[in-house]
Amino acid sequence: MEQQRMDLAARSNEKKRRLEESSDGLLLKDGNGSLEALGLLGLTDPDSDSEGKKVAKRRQRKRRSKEVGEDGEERPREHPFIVTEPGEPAKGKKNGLDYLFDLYEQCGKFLEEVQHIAKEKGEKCPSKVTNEVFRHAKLTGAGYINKPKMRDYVHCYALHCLDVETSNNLRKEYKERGENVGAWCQACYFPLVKLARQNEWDIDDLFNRNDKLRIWYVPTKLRQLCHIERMKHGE
Amino acid sequence: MEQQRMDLAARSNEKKRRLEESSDGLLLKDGNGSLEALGLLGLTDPDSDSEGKKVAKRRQRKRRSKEVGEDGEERPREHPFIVTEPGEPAKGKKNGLDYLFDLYEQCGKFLEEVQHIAKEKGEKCPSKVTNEVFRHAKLTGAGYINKPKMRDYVHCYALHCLDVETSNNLRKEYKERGENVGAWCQACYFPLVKLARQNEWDIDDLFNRNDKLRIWYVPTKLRQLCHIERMKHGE
DNA sequence: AACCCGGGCGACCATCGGACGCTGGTGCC
DNA sequence: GGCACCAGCGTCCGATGGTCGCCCGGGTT
Repeated sequence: MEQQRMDLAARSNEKKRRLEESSDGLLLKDGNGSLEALGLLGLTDPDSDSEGKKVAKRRQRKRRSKEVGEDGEERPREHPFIVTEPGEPAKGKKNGLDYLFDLYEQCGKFLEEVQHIAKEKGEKCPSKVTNEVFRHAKLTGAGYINKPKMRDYVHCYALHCLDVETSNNLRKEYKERGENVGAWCQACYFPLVKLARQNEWDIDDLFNRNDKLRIWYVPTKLRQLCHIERMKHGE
Repeated sequence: MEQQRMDLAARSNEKKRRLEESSDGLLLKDGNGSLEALGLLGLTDPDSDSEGKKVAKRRQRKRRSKEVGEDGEERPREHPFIVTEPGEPAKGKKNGLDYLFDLYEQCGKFLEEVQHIAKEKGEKCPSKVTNEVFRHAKLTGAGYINKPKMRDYVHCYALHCLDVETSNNLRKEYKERGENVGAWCQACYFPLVKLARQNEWDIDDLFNRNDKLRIWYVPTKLRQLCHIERMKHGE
C-alpha cells in the first residue's frame, strides 16, 4: 500500500516533467513565447498532500523477447513516418504523411462497420473510435493499425481536417528544414490552439463540428495547451 | 488461470438465468405473451465453446461489518421506495416515486455543476451522469444518491419522461393492486419497448431526443428486451 | 560492420460502466 | 418481540481510454 502511493507519486511527477519538456520544444514556432507556465499543471492536480520527493523504481515493461513456444504471429514493426509534402511519396523504408492521414480515414470506415454490427445485434453503438474498433480493424486484416499509433497523431490529423492550407504549409516548411517527425508532430499543436482561440477556446466543439474529426477523442495534451494559453493571455 | 475460466463461465450462466426469470415476470402486462424466448440470449454471446456445467464458488462480498477502528462515517440506509400515485406522499418509513424521479433531476443538476467545473479547468467534460458525478453529489452533500440505486430505476424514469400519462397510469394500477416496487419496476419495461417499436426500434434515439433522458445511459436490459422483441415479431 | 538516433507499439494503469446479492430496515402478526 | 420479506447500495469485475518508454529498424559513417 505504501508502495502503491509511491508509484502514483512517481507517475504524476513524470507526467509533469514531460509536459514541461515538450513546451520548451514548442516555443520556437509560436513567436509569442509560452508554456513554461506548464509548471501550473501542479494546480490541475488538487492532490497536493506533500511528499513527492522519491523517484520510484523503474517499471519493467515489454515481453521477455518472444520467449517460449509462441503461438501468435509476430508482426514486423511498420516503417516510421517521415515528413512529406502533400502528394509526395516517401523515399526508402519510410511512410509519408498522406498515408498517415489515410489511416485515420480507414479507422472511420472500421468504426462504421462496428456500428452496423452493433445495431444489428441490438448492442450499444460506439460513436467514437474505441478499443473495439481497433480490435475489429486488427481482426479484419488491418494489422498495421493500432491504438497508440493513432493516438500519437490525432492532433496532426485534426489540423489536416480543420485547416488543410495551414497543415500543408507546415508539412512543406518542416520538410524543407529537414525536421524529423517528432518536431512536426509537436508543431501541429500551435495552429490548433490558435483555431481554438478563434472558437472561444472550445476545442471539443471544433472537433464535434467536423464530420471526420467527430469520431476522435480530443487529445489530452491539446486540451491542456488550450487551457494554459487561455489562462495566460486573454482568458 | 483455470480458476478464472470457471468464474467467467459461472457469471455468464448467471446472467442468462436472471434475464429469463425477469422475462417470466414480465409476461402478464403485455398481452401478446413474450420473452421466454430470452433463452435466445445464448445467441447474443457468440462464445459458445461448450462446457458451462460447473456452478462455481460463492463470491464473498460486503465488508466484514464495520470492523476495527472505522474512520468513515456510517450512513444509515435510505428508506425503501413504495409505489405511489403522482402527488401522493409516502406513508411510514418509505419514499414515494415522485421523490425517486426528483433524484434523477438532482443528478442532472450535479452533472451541470461537474460540467462547469470541468470547462473551467480545461478538462474533458462529461455529457452523461458518470462516476465523477456520483462522487461530486456525495461530496456536495447528497449522500443519499448513489450509482446502483440510480441505475436500478433509469428505465422507470425514462417512461416518466417519455410518456407521463402511461407512467402515471401504471403507478396507479400497481398501487391499487398492492404490487411491490420490484413488480412495478419490471412492468415499466414494456411500455418502453412499445415506444421503441414506434421509433423504428431505436431506443438510443428515444433517449437522446429527450432533454432529461439524454444524460442517462440506456440500461442494458432495456436494450436487450427491445432487440428480442424486434427479432420475434416484425423485425 | 558498428553505431546511434528516433519512433512504433506492447503493455501497463487508473478508472469506468455495469452488475448482483448480502445485509438489515420495515411492516405484520 | 419476533419473523419474513425485499430492496438499498457496498463491492466486485471486465474492459475502457490513456500513456510511456523499451526495443529495434534504419540511415549514416
